[in-house]
Amino acid sequence: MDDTDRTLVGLLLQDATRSYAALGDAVGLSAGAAHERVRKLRAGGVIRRTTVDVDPAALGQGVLAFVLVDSSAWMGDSAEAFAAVPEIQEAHVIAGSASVLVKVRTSTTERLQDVLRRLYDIPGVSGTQATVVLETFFERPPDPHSPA
Amino acid sequence: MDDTDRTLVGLLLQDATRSYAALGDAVGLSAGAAHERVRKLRAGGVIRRTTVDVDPAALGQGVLAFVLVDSSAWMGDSAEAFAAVPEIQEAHVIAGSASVLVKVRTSTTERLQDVLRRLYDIPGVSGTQATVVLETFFERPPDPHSPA
DNA sequence: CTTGAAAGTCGCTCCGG
DNA sequence: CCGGAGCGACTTTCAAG
Repeated sequence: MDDTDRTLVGLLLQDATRSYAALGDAVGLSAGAAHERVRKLRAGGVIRRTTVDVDPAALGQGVLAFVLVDSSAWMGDSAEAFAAVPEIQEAHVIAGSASVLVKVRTSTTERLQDVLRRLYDIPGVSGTQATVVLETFFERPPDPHSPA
Repeated sequence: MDDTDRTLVGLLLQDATRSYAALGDAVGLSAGAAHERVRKLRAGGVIRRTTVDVDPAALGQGVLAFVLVDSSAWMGDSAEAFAAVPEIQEAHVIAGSASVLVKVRTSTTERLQDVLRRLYDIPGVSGTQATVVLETFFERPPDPHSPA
């Protein structure tokens, strides 16, 4: 994982339809060498898959909310229970007063309420605290060049 | 946007390298018809771009945190200020006691602390409250078939 | 919407250096 | 790592039903 690899990842994040010839040009390598590097990035799990960036609003999911889930029991094995709710896009176990933080997308706030209700069906869930997003400034992929 | 379109989007979310012939087979259409539908989904902004799914940990960004940002002023025009911090992956204006919620990825908690310090450099920011993620259950794209 | 065909591009793999 | 050569597959567009 040198800086050339990071640049390749950055280019693919912007547009994964680039040809290997174009990738090579951008980093000063031949198409074959660029191809080999990308192949290794995929094999090594850095690049998981080629996918598509979808506008949630265009799919009718214009409401975004983050929900803090309180629990009265250990939630470390509840991943599938959260995954079973299709409106939940992310679920994280967190440090702090709450136990789990989930990111939810729905069409309306009524639907959001419905998701909250379903959260209570998950064993151990004792409470929820929803925060509705008014405006999303941006959502972007990780920066491969981030100093971090 | 009928159900066939949603299925096409779902297939492309899983693997955007699928050929139009394979897409057509999956939904019972010819390759040409599938191609035309996907073209329209792109033109209509439903599909924004073809990209790549990257493992943040493989990029050295193993620490994930959500930060509630309190403010003493209107933050509606501060999108660029947040975007200028590369470790910030998402920034949302929220309803509730805090003003902005940001999602941050760094290599270490020390780096996270550094990001928090930079947040205070943004005009209007009066406080932060960071929640560190202990384990991510899952992160996935929106479900195009979600009843929403 | 279908089938079929054409032309161009690219993926992918091989080689020799 | 480079350059080039080669084959197969895919994209993209078109016509005609």
